[in-house]
Amino acid sequence: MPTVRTSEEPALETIRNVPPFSMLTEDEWREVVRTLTVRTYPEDTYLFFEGDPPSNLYVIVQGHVALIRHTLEGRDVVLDVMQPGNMVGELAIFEGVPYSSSGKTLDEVTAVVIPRERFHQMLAQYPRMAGAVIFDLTRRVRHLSDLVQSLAIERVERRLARILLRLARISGEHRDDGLLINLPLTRQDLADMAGTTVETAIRTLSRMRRQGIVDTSHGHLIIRDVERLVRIAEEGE
Amino acid sequence: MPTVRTSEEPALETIRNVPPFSMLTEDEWREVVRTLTVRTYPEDTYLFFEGDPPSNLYVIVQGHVALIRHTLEGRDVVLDVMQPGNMVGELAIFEGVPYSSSGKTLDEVTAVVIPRERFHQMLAQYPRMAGAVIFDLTRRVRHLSDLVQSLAIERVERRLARILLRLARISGEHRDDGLLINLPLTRQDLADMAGTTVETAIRTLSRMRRQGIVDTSHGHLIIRDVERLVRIAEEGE
DNA sequence: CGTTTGCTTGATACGTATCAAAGTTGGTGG
DNA sequence: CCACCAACTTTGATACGTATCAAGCAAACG
Repeated sequence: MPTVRTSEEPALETIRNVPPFSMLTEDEWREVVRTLTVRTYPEDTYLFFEGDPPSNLYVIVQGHVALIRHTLEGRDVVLDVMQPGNMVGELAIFEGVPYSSSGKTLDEVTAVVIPRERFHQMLAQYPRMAGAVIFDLTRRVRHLSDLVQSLAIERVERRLARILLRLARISGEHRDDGLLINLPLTRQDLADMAGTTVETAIRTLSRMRRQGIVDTSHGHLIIRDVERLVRIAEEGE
Repeated sequence: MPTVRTSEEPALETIRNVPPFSMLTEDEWREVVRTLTVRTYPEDTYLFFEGDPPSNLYVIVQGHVALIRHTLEGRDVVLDVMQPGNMVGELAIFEGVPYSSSGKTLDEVTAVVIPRERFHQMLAQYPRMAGAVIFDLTRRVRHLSDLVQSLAIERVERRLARILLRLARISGEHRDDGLLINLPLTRQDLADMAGTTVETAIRTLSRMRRQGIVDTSHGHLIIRDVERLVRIAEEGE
């Protein structure tokens, strides 16, 4: 499994205002930035695999990373989708244990790569950065709590509706004919996010297409009737 | 909804070694302890309700608290079960938003009650305490991730097996005839943890009883065949 | 151009929710 | 001490949602 592919470095200035770096003073920032590495990864690349020893923490600058659990039976579950400003790999880095999920790029991703030791140094030196870590963790707890509730009591259609709306929030682009979800997701990806099978995801999506709620032509995924989708997500239709 | 019921204070010394207080030096501890409040709550009491404005953070000293999400349709989902050493209410306290879940005592609970403002002061004054917060949050993320995976791909029997084993780990007591789960849980509680209905939870438990895996007589819940239960939890039987 | 990969639809089986009803238990007050 | 009530538990019948298995189709790719 090929993973890393470094391209030329984007201006480091772009991360100046991204947590946890935004917590630093100008002087601290100048000191820290000298040792930072920024990398760009192509779409559909694994930053790390579930079970790998903890090596780096990643701060996403651009693009999106899916956190995925794999099962012995060959099914995948998407735990979360991370976007610019989010950290990836924190758990493993903090506890010094193997990654508990894989990190897969959904599109082209630019990220600050911080080796485990280096990150611990930084935290010790600039304790204010802990706030950014806590902030990111609370976001994850909140999202996972929502997901647990959704999986526990909602049917696939409602779960899918939630997911589409969230993806639109994360990476939506307004078009004249609706809200385009700007990520190259397969039906399998959506199924893994909704905790269902490809077939069911397809059937559910097809029904939505027939009802004019979404448009799936040309490999695009466009939400045409946001209100209707919200109604399904909130009230189960 | 009645909530708080103060009883006499247990010796504050008992929390000296509980995170986040264990991060403090002896001097800091002496300073902090003067302003701490310890309370004891009876079984089946709500420390706070989902939607309440964030008032306190609780550090559990004794007993267990279930974090519960309520739905409009009247169903509950148990997100996590907290035990001594865990913090409850962190999210709301940190972000200054309403509690995103209710905290219900499962048995008699003793907890340190820290008002929101006071906790922020403490964090500012003793930044090392942030480490304990991060530690607790990572534990929650890990647990919720496990739960998401379980709900997404496993059947009720397997989920219930996991839950029983976890409850035994949290509050198990070795008996000559097995492992007693030392919590007064109703079938509904178990159903809410497994993301299923009472009836299904009962049916699944009854099957386990008939197979000699558990013993449910006298209102007790005893695991008689741990190995078998582990096999169900890990391999789906 | 054949091969792979992803998408789609259909038929069927199975797990679980739902609805209904009866049994059990613990507590309360007469 | 018994009768009653409320809350919890249990079992059964049935309906429904989703997984599974199978097969065909389209588009991308070397």
